[in-house]
Amino acid sequence: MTQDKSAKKDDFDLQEFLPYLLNRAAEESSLEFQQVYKDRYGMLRTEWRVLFHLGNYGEMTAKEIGERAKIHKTKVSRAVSKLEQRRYLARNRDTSDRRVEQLTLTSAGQTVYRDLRLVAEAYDTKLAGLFSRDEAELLRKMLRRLAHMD
Amino acid sequence: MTQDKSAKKDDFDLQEFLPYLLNRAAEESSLEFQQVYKDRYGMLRTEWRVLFHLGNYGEMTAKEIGERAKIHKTKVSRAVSKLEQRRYLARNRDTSDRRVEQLTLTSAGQTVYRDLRLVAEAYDTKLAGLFSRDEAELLRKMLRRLAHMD
DNA sequence: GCTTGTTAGTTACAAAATCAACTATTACTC
DNA sequence: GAGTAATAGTTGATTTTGTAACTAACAAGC
Repeated sequence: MTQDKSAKKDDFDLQEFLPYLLNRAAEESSLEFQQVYKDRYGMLRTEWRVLFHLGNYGEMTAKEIGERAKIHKTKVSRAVSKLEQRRYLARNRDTSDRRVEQLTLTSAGQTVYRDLRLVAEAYDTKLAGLFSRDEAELLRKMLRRLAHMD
Repeated sequence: MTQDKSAKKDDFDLQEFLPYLLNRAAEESSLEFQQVYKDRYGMLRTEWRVLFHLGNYGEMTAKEIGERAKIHKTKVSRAVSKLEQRRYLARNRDTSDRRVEQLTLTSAGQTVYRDLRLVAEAYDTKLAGLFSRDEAELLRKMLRRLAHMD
């Protein structure tokens, strides 16, 4: 039985399958940034996402973060707790609806956010540098389309 | 304090950050296919990846699968065990090196693979249909570059 | 041929993600 | 306004992942 691991038996090739390619690219491109927020601040993926949402868009409720970032409420809840423990964010009970908490970054949280944002910017520039300006722009547009973010 | 959740305070926007966009697109585009292999066969992500590697490229060792798919050996080991339990794959000790096992799909495994491959093909066509032919091709090329698969 | 190092794969324990059930509060309906 | 439904957020039990240590087999040096 002849084995040929580069070609395939039929017209399907796993390496061309978009969900597979997207996942591989996402994993690979997350590694370097993950290293920074993990090593430097002991944060998890959901935690930096919450931090960035507050840093980038301002005061927001846990629910809003979950909807915008497509993160399940239990994950948001736990990330918020941890960020609060570390004094990176503060909760404020909404006076008109006491179920709701408005979340904001403390100044410590803002400092962390600004630091990580610099890293993110530099890393994004590096990744985009793999392509021409037009290609990079098109890539973002296509990814937004795939993610239903447009 | 004025809040404006669409614009940002500075020139960084989370929604344009490539690792974030890639992850969001990857997650979103995996959902529909995941539903199928999960509901129809009770498989996990690593399991279909292993199944597809064997189905697509033929006999292979656990180590090879791990290298090609960038999956850690413990995850591969567990996926192989589960696929073996379900009689989707068979292990064959290599006679020249008894540490190694050659893995192949059983005919039941091939049936499952063929079924899922049809679903994958149709789904890939649907996703690629969001773009022009040239754009879709460029997208795959860029993703391969980002994933270091070229 | 015996020590030392390396490799393929597994297992055990800790960390994290998922899912369901829960509390507290508000909204709706009659 | 009492009773039911809905919502924001939390907690607990289960599943899955990640990390490290392990076994078994082979390789290399002497």
